[in-house]
Amino acid sequence: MEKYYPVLDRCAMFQGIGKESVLAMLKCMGAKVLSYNQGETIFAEGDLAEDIGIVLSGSAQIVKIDYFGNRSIMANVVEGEIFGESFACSGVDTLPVNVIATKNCQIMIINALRIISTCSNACEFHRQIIFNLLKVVATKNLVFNQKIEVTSKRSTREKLMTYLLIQAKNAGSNEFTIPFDRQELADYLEVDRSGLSAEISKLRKEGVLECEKGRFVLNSK
Amino acid sequence: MEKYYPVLDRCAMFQGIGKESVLAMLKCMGAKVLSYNQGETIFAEGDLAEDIGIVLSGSAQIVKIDYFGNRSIMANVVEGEIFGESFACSGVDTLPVNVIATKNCQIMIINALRIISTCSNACEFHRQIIFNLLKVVATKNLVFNQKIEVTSKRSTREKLMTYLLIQAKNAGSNEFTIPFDRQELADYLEVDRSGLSAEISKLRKEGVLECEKGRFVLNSK
DNA sequence: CTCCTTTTGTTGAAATTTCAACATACATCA
DNA sequence: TGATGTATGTTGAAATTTCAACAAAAGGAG
Repeated sequence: MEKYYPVLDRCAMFQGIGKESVLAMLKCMGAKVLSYNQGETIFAEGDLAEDIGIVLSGSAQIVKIDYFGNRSIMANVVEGEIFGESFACSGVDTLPVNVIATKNCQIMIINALRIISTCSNACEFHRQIIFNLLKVVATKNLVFNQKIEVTSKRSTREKLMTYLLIQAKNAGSNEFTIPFDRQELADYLEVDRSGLSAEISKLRKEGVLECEKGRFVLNSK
Repeated sequence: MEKYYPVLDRCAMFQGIGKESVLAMLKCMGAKVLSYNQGETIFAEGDLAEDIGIVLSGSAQIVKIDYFGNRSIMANVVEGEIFGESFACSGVDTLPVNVIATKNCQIMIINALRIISTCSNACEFHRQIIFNLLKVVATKNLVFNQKIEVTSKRSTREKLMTYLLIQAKNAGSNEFTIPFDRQELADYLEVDRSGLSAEISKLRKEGVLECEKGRFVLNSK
């Protein structure tokens, strides 16, 4: 497990805990590491919501597919980030979403009960982990809040601009890269892909932005 | 504080803690109770995100108002439910939303730090409270997930039906009451009010549902 | 009961989105 | 390099939503 530590060190769940303790706790919690190829399903809707996942490398998306096959992308998770924790901690029995690898990736899987219940070995940092977990879950809430802020806008143009402005703010620059291709961006914004492409073209002609693939530049005008 | 205990006893944050302990902890955490009239702002966007609120009576809505004044209703909270906890626990400094009283209400306000940090009095149930808080925050996540599921639908009709089906499921009956008037329902579904009214009329004529004010009946057909 | 205000329903026009279909660019692999 | 498949951009038509304006119904205050 030691080779994964550099990532775990940046993971919100292990903040404030030293290397030795983290490694000891992983053992204590029965953490395991699995590999997935791009496109593979890591967690499927309907699976028991008992595990949390930590992205050690690669990336994944939290995706909901409705009755008619329409895809809605809830969030994107990258190296060092966690998924599944909200479902596991809420006490719901099965997952209402899918988690799909968007690149080849390594995922650390930990049973949530092993985190939540104090282990008999009385790991001294157990308390810290739970605090961290609370913060992680609360922060995930903000991510959803932000998605709702974006998708609550009524037009494709407004949704797109709201999303891009948030990305620029996060990047601290008006030049940034998004983790989505056009279809994925459309599925995150909950709009039609062709309409989105058309809107991007229009904004480009108006000089509001420049882009190629996932790289965007917002012109302050 | 004792008179509020019947509500607190049903509040997710105090599960598994006895009456005496709850009352002791309230004191320990410096809980206070404030009253608000319908329409008053309980928390405003931009306020420091340091308090959590518990609805003792009445109800409130978590609301986001955008730059153009468009209202988006994030959630409705009723007696025994908690709000503000996600923001306080995530470490964000200011609130990105407003909380507005939708009925005259009494709200218990507790500083989140007093919950999160172990008190010097070493309340024995402090640990339990933090677990409960984790579950509350995780559950709030599900609420947002559900809102996204509803609003990700592309048509007013689908949004409405998705919402109503969830309500029916929650109520365990195809007859139920929703906490929104038409304008509020539109602001929750993120659609135009008049379009929503029109859609409801249509569904009524088609025999899919019956309703008067907030009371709906879904006909299974 | 009447007046006044708020909520809900209705409607048609304008704006927007979705949908389908296709063109083009890009990438991969043999 | 050519061939194939995927991603992106473009377009026009159909469907839907928003918007504005008004009518009808419901609720409250005096």
